[in-house]
Amino acid sequence: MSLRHAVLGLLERRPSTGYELTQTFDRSLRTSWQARHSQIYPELAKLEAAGLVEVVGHGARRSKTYAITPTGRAELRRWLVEAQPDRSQRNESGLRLFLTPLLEQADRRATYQRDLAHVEHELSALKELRSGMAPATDPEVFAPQVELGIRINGVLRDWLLEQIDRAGEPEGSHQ
Amino acid sequence: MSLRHAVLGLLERRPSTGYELTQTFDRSLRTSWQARHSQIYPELAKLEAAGLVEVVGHGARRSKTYAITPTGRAELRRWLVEAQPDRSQRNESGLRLFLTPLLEQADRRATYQRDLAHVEHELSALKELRSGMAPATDPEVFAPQVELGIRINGVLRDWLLEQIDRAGEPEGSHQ
DNA sequence: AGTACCATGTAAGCCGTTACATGATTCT
DNA sequence: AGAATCATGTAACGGCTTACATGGTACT
Repeated sequence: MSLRHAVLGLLERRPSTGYELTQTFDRSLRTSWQARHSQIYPELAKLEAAGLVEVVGHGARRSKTYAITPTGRAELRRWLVEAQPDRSQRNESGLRLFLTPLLEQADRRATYQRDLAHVEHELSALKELRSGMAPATDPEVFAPQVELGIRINGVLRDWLLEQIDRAGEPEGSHQ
Repeated sequence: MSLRHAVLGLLERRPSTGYELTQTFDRSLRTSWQARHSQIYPELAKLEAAGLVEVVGHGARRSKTYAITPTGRAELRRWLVEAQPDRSQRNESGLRLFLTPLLEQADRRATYQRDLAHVEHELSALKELRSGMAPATDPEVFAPQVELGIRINGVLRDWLLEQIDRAGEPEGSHQ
């Protein structure tokens, strides 16, 4: 049940409305955790009922601003520091990479090429982000996280280039 | 709906029983896609009804061996080559990493240390796997995949070491 | 005979996505 | 006045996990 803690974490950074949280999920958490507004609003209601967050203001258009409570802060800390992390993940890209060797040479190459194009795109977007970041930066984005993204995508790019290279050899020639 | 294609992919490698597939998911697909037997058996039944797999043998203990059909093979290829990949992923570790900067120094350090221990563990397991791999290896494991895992975990290790180093500085000193 | 493991299935409940629905504010 | 965007909610459906349930085979 990570959604709850993702919301608590974002509210620990700053009080927000459900609408703002929805945007933050999409902007900053896209790569590790997603949530639509249809999930966020009910979760905020549950968190409020449990006393982990509270409404601290009403704005235009019936908007409600939520803030984390001391209880919520304690629960967030407990989850981050004491709870057994769930290391499992679910990503279709990893599955595809695992199955791609089953394809015949031409398809395999094409598939790797497509993945490479995507990785290059991610990479340039992240580098763009890094270069445009003020010294004391947009609190939305943490510099080390961006750096990690760049490095992982770099490794992926190199690996894909090697696979494409190998797929250029005659079928079965890689002993 | 990747479960279906994961099963097709594993059956493309070799005909298997549901029980064997369950084990393969746990051994080889653990890092990108998981599935329990309670999901696999019904999925095999659906795939058979759709003509994408077929029962090719009955073994001991009422076990059924499934194989992929030509239709199933075509569908697998279509998914791998033509379908729009779903790049989204869901991993709690990424979320934790994103929220860890919110913790106070001591907790932050401890959390990174715990992650580092886990990464080191993964890394040595993968290196073990690599060194124990025959030249024409266990078809269960593909060498390039192992190599990719090693590289990604290497990047993670270095990054964590840097974060731990930074968390050693007095609070707030990293401009 | 008892234990461990092989092997397959079903049911309840939670989580997440897509779609439906409504109202408020701003801009042109 | 109409369109776009802000803002919040609910409902239906499907996927996945946990738990329940059963029987077969091998080993000691």
